[in-house]
Amino acid sequence: MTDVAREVGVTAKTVSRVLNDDGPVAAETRRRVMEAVRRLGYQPNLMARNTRVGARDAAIGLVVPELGNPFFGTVAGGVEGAVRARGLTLIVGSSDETAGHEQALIATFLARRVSALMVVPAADGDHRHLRAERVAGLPIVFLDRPAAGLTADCVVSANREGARAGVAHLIAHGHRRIGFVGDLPAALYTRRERLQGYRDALDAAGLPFDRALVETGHDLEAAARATLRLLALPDPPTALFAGNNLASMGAVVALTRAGRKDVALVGFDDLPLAEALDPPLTAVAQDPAAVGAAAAGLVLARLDGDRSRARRVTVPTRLIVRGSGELPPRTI
Amino acid sequence: MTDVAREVGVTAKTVSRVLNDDGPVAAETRRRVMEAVRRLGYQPNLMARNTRVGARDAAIGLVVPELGNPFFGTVAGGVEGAVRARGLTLIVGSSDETAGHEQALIATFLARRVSALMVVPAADGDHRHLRAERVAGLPIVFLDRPAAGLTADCVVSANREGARAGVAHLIAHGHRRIGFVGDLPAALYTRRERLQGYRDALDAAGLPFDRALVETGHDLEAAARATLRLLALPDPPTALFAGNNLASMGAVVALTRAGRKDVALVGFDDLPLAEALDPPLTAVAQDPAAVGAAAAGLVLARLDGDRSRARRVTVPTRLIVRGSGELPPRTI
DNA sequence: TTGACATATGTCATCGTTGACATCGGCTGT
DNA sequence: ACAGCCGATGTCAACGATGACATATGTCAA
Repeated sequence: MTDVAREVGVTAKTVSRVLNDDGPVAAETRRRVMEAVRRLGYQPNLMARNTRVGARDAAIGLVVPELGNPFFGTVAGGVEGAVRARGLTLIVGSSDETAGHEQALIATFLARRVSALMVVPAADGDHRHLRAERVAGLPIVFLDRPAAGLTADCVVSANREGARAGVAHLIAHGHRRIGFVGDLPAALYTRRERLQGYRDALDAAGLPFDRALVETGHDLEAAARATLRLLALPDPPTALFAGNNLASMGAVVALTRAGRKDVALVGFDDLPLAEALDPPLTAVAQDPAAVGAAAAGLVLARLDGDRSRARRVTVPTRLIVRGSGELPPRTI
Repeated sequence: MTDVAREVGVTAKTVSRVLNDDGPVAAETRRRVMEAVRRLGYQPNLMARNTRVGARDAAIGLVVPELGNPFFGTVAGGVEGAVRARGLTLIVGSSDETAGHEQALIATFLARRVSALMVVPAADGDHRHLRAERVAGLPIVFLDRPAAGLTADCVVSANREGARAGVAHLIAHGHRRIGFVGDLPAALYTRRERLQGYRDALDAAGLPFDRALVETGHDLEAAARATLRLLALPDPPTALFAGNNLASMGAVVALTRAGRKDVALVGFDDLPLAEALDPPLTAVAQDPAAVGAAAAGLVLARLDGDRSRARRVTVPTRLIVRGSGELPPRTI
């Protein structure tokens, strides 16, 4: 910046004024500064700008469990769009679903003095350590899953209600033994909520809850094995409810491998190829981009000075009926 | 930091020494400093650290076209793993496949003084403006697609060879009219390479190249429409080659909707549900995580002082035979 | 005993940028 | 014609951290 100033014959302060549209600058000076900036290829140093007291970086930190999972990718995309419109930069990091990595990422984001923090908490995360930051006024919003040990803004899908609707759909088609293929770990918020929705639907229909019908797998192959275990039970389910996108894919793959096109299936989370499957997959569709956008909206409101108390936003889900959920129960 | 120092009764410099393991510090002082750090919840300000001349931020900037596309998500995951092991932070931004957004992102990364830049270039990007940075020694690596107008490190998949193998597979099963469903825009590097591989295979078999058999769509639905256009030709193809993951999904969806299980299909890029489709999808599998990891490896080598000239790394692809590519040609 | 050296800590300046305040002409209104 | 003001620019300090160099205390060999 000093170089640019020297080139034009003014002080760094004047250059700063030009670049920030701050204070009066003669049109001619402005022109010459701009020209020198271009000629020298000068780029302001954002790091230095932010050393001044209390200054915050024009970046927002987002922590997701896995970058490779399209669900979180789409969430991040939703956040990015909303945030970019405000001239803020989104910094994304992946916690690998590990509390340790999550804390490390949050620490580097804080050290960078991001102006807000958005977190999809790892299953075993703990966010009490963020209380001080929250009190200090840093906007913190949790996505997809609420914070552990901290009252904070939060945007989640209608997990319980969505799962209830999906399972009720199976019950309405005559099923009485319905398997649940869920996420690992069992303590994961989304899994607990969806399992609760599953139980709600059973209760409403007067059906018993059978712990043996709940199986678990944390990736596609594990979910496929979980599905096969359910099918191998002495009194197997005639329908399955899959608790997330990987579980859905695992269940589809397992049913295909086992040649069991007669088992009804409803998945939580829609899949791009849902309609191309045989039978086409009935799904409880989430709207991950909307979750991201809603969270970004909350953050921006907080940045604009909204000091109201922590809010929880629930993004609705939608049951998409395609065929796999309407198969009649068939005893083997 | 001054607060911590005052608390312990030393200078900021001593605290700095403790935190950076730099220079000799008495064990007792170190202990008291650490304790004060913990008690006050002090966190070093990374921004300030980087104001000193030539200092670089311990972050690497990664630009991808779309966060929501699982291909790029997986690439980013591969990068992140390799980079984290070195204590570097990965900053990801999405260019929305737009040259303007891409430039803006790169500019903010540079302003943040990232220690390296990794870019999946937007289709219409231009990277001449990065020449100065490259000369100045900033490691810059391009992923999935090479830079435009700049000689730089680059990691790509074996697009041409992979496509050739996929199309040759269809030819080996008797197909003579093979449609190509590709990406938009036509200028996109990966599309050009894969189309070239398609032509290579035709040439090798002495088959003519028919421009009418090349169709295009930039998302799943557009690819589905492109597929239907091919099937509606007067002399339609008996097999299809899809040029990327979205095109594959679009083709699968279109064939399903049209009830055309007799059309052979090979997709570039494997899909998680490939084996659950009917017929199961034969695919040329890329290894996106390996692309990311290889690029990260290049960056780390450059950071370690490797000044050799720009390298191009090609990550091999693998043909996975499952059924859809082995259907015999059937005239309608 | 002394000087050479190591250890432990402090002092000062600096990075690039921007707030707070100062300066210096010229213009306006009376 | 002069006070008062505004526009244009400059001066200075400060942000938080760390390199370069200085100082103070202790240790040991000659």
